[in-house]
Amino acid sequence: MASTPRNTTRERLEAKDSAILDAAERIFAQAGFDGAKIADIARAASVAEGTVYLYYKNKRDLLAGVVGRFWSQLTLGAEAAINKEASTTDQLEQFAHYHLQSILDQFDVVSLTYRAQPQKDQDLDQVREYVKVFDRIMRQGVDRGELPPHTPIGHLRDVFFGTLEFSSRTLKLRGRPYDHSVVTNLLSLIVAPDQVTPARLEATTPSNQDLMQKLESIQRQLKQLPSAK
Amino acid sequence: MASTPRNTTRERLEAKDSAILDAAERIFAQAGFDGAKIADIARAASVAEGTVYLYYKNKRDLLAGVVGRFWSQLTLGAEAAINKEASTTDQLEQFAHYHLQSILDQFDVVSLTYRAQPQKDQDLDQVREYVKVFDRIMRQGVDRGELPPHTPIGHLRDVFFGTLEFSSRTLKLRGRPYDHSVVTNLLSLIVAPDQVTPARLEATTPSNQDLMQKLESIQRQLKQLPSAK
DNA sequence: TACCAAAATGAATATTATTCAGTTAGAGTG
DNA sequence: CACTCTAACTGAATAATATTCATTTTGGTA
Repeated sequence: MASTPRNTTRERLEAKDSAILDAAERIFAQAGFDGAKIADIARAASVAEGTVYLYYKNKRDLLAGVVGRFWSQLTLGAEAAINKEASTTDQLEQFAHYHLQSILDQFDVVSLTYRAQPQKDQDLDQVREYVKVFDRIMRQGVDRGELPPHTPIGHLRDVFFGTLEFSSRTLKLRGRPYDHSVVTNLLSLIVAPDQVTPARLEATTPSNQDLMQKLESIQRQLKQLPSAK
Repeated sequence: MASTPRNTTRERLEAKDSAILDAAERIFAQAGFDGAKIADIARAASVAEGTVYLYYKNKRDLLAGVVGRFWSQLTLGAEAAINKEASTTDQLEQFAHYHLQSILDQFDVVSLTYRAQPQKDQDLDQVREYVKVFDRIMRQGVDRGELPPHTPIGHLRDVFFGTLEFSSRTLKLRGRPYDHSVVTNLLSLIVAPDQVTPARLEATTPSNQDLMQKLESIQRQLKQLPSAK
């Protein structure tokens, strides 16, 4: 049985694949898709140019490899960052925090994800897998009764990821670091507002202070009732 | 005074510039940035390859021209699509409707906007101009008292555009056409929910408004008590 | 009409992605 | 251990295109 040597070979190949992806990720992130030269990537990975083409059909395919690995790793990180025992609101906050932090950290790689038409349908598989993390939290929230039964998960998914991605662009554009208020604000929209830091709805609806004053006024009236035996 | 001929010349140049942008937009949208060949664009615009470079420094710059013009036109269309007399909620709905419809219609051009690092700061000027349409509606809403004074416009801006862009991607990915429920849902998050088609919050806890109404009804009953002399 | 500068041309050049004929390494076999 | 054979690798050659530039054309002006 020649399993050990065969394993070693496979491991060697996987290490080389990994080295190519590492180099490609670095160079793509730095120079963008067009600016990145296969020659540079090959040199950075310590292989010949031709070798890159043994692992990836072409430059596009190499990019897909980089992006796919990125989202896979993000999924793993997310699973680890979320406490499955916590309330839905807390899980969402953990996920939102993790997501925003990650896409700020690796902004350039994220930017490569949506470049031009994804050629193959399968190019987005890892992104789909990542998105399921959100769906799972939301479905669990509904099951537990912490979210209304008719919560439009599909719509809220676009709200969640769309908002966080645009917020990250805004922050980058202004050279600002991670800002937790983005997360707080988003959550106040997605879950019932009173489960999150109270904030923007105060001026619209009567506040608890209003209610308390009203109750105290009723209480005063009740005390004045002569017949209140 | 040689203003007429000079004008004619300028017009001729502008027409050629326009023809190049038209051709470039068509080919970029069809083939993506990498797939588009300058030779094809030149042929489609009925000019020589070299001529393209008299108008745009390079391929990137040409893309920036296409994208910039797209957003400028979108801004004009938005101004026209919004009734400035209408309520804030209605204006937001008009704008959201217009925006989603437009980015679905011209999905490929929109996709070109965010490809790789915008080289120059000024590359995003037209996008910034477009975004101001949203800011204006919101500020007006606050001034009119139709939105709470502390409305976090900056945050909601990312919610608005981020959600609509991700929704458009989702719809495209699934081959679905324009879907107004996306707009309705988004609005219910941004403005006080009861100003929009009531929907997802109904099943949750009674709002403070509900409570206040209930209390006032109790107070009225108390006043009617026979012994309430 | 003749002149000149601006505009346009497209063949030549430069830059890279991609291919492929030849080389190397290492696992299996006696 | 030597031999064989295949899979992995190499990098020079090729192909595809963006970009340049020496030359030509155009149209306004005198």
